[in-house]
Amino acid sequence: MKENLKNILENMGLEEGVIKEIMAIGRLKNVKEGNYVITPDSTSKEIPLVLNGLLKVTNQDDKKDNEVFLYFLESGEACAMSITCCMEDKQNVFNVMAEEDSSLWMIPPTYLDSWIVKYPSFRRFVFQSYQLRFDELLSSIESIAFSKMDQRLLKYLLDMQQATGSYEIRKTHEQIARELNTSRVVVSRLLKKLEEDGQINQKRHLIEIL
DNA sequence: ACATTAAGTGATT
DNA sequence: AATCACTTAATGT
Repeated sequence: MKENLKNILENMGLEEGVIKEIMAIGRLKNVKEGNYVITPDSTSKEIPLVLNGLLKVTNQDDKKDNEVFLYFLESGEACAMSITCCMEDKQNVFNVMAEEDSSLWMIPPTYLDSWIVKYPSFRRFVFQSYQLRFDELLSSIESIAFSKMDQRLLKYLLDMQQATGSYEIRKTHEQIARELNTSRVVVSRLLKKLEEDGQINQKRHLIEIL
């Protein structure tokens, strides 16, 4: 376990000193698929760093009946939003939910400021995180604003494939429809088309990308 | 065997 | 692309 964590921190390009500090101060947290790590309006006192699994970051409307997918957090990535929230002691804005069973390293923000000053590698990591999230946000906005449903669905499937590393997506049409803010009927129809075009295979609860 | 949930489809807006 | 109304298929009890 400790070795796994150390490997991940090293692969993130962090230097020895900050790796030791992060390992010493953090704690392990396991989350089951479907459970929330962060909900909006809460103030989190720890920053989640993904060790294994996959987290999904979304934005909900006030009534909570609609949500917009923003981006995934994969192994070796930390939640950029909660970094700012923790440092400024602000409330969270986004939802973060476990898309798969995941293990996280929860880091208290106590020494965040000093790490940024002391360790160039850590500073770089933080800025790179922001850059990455920014790009992904842009890509999501583009898709929502300019793409038709069929394109959005295709992007959704490919994003899923990329994030999970699996060509099999275990979701119902209903779930996908909610993530794309459309109706199940539309998703069913479009998936049917993709199936006829030989781009996917479908079984109940399962979509296979070819 | 029956009930429930997921997925497919035509027609309408 | 959304909604309705209905059918068919797959699954749980």
